[in-house]
Amino acid sequence: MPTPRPARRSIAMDALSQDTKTRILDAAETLFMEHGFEATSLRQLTGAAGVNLAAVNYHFGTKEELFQAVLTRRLDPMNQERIDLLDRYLRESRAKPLSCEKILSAMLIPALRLARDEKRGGKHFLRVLGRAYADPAPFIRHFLSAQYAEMINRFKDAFLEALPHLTRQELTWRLHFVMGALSYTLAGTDALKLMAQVAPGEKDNDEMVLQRLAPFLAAGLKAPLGDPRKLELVSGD
Amino acid sequence: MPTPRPARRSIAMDALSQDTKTRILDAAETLFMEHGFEATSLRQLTGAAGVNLAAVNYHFGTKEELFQAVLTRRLDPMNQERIDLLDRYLRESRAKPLSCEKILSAMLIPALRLARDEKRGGKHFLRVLGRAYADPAPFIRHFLSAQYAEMINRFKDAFLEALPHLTRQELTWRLHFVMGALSYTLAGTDALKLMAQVAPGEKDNDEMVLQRLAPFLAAGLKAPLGDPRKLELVSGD
DNA sequence: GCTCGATTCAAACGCCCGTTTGAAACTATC
DNA sequence: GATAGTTTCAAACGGGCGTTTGAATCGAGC
Repeated sequence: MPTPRPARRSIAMDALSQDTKTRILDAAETLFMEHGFEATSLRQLTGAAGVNLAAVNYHFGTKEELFQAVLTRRLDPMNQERIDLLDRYLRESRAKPLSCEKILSAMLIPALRLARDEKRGGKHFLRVLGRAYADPAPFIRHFLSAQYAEMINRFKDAFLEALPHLTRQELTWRLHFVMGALSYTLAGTDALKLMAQVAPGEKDNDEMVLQRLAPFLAAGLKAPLGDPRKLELVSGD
Repeated sequence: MPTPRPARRSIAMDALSQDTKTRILDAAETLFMEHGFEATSLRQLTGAAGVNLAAVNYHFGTKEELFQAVLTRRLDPMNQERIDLLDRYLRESRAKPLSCEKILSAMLIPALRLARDEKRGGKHFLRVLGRAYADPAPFIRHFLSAQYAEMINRFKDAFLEALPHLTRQELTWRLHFVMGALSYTLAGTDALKLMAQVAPGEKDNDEMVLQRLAPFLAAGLKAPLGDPRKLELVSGD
């Protein structure tokens, strides 16, 4: 029997159910990261969380809604943080257009903060997110596009001022590439080992990664438009 | 047909079983692309292929081995093509180091050729591949890292000559970002709609995508090393 | 002390999964 | 036409899945 909590009164039930919900969310975050959405069963999940099997359906409705709740819990604050940071930069710049690097910082810093904050799920969540990007399930795709719409549009406007040589369509593509490299990097469950071993024993790995990713992405965004003839398919031999 | 060793199976049998195997592989390629590995059932798959349910286990052993066969059928030739193309460029350059763009072409062109070749699975396969990159299942990760090891190492050597300002470790990271943007872009089942609509009615979409991706990646690879202080976490407010 | 809504729990529901089985069908060879 | 090896087939196996159910438990308010 779990210890009864005499502290709170009317909120006691709330606190208990909150506790159950939180334990489910935490276990789901970890297991979805380790095995993916489909391969994680509710029996496995509720077992790890130490709650009854039926608790997921009681508190969240379905497994899919649980997954959305896992994403929302972290994504909403992170994207709001991104928008707030961008707004602060814009206010501080006093009408002068921001540099590409500065705008990129507003995107990456909240992600990095989240990655380093173990109390908010840290890397666990970012890997779940990175995987979700590549998932073809319609409910995931619709959910993500809705979640990201506002944030992406705000950043697109800012980048358009910083990169006047790009059309809106060209920028859309490049932001797509940025999100690709970012999500793939964050998702990287051992993906690094695909090509090489990282130097062992490095502290603060995520910060190091983003410090490498940022100049790469900034240079890509600032690149001149491509010459259609640079990439020939017909191999002239 | 005078076969050297007629003690083995007949040609007619081979043709039949080859046909069944091919139909399974084709259906698997499409369904794994549409729904992912876990979410595709063998009943669905064999139904679409018009073969008996047991045929997958008879010809491939398990569902996992079928998935590896789906990947191998396209990946082996494509990676070989990449290596061959890089070798040809190296031969033609006569000891002078190749440009970054040229090396990148050797990576992208075979992928583009595959994407445009409907008879080799085209986009279907590339989306399966893009998803596989983000899959945490150990058997997929081990398989992919083995498949890619040789190709990646060959290209790393070439890039190291083209980008002398990068250490081997730094280059490893940047190639990681390159693979990320590439696989994410190729995987993109409607991922584009995450941020914006593409101009409708464009012909030869994949070629257009790679012509946009190539300059982005080349610029990223050539970028100067990042300044650790460019990305501050402590938001001085 | 009783009620009542919220939460937990064990058990079951119906369904679909990947795989196995053993017999039938087919075909080249003798 | 019997033989042997390969491939197909219908059927079933055991098990795990997400979800539902209805009773038990709990705490707060009257």
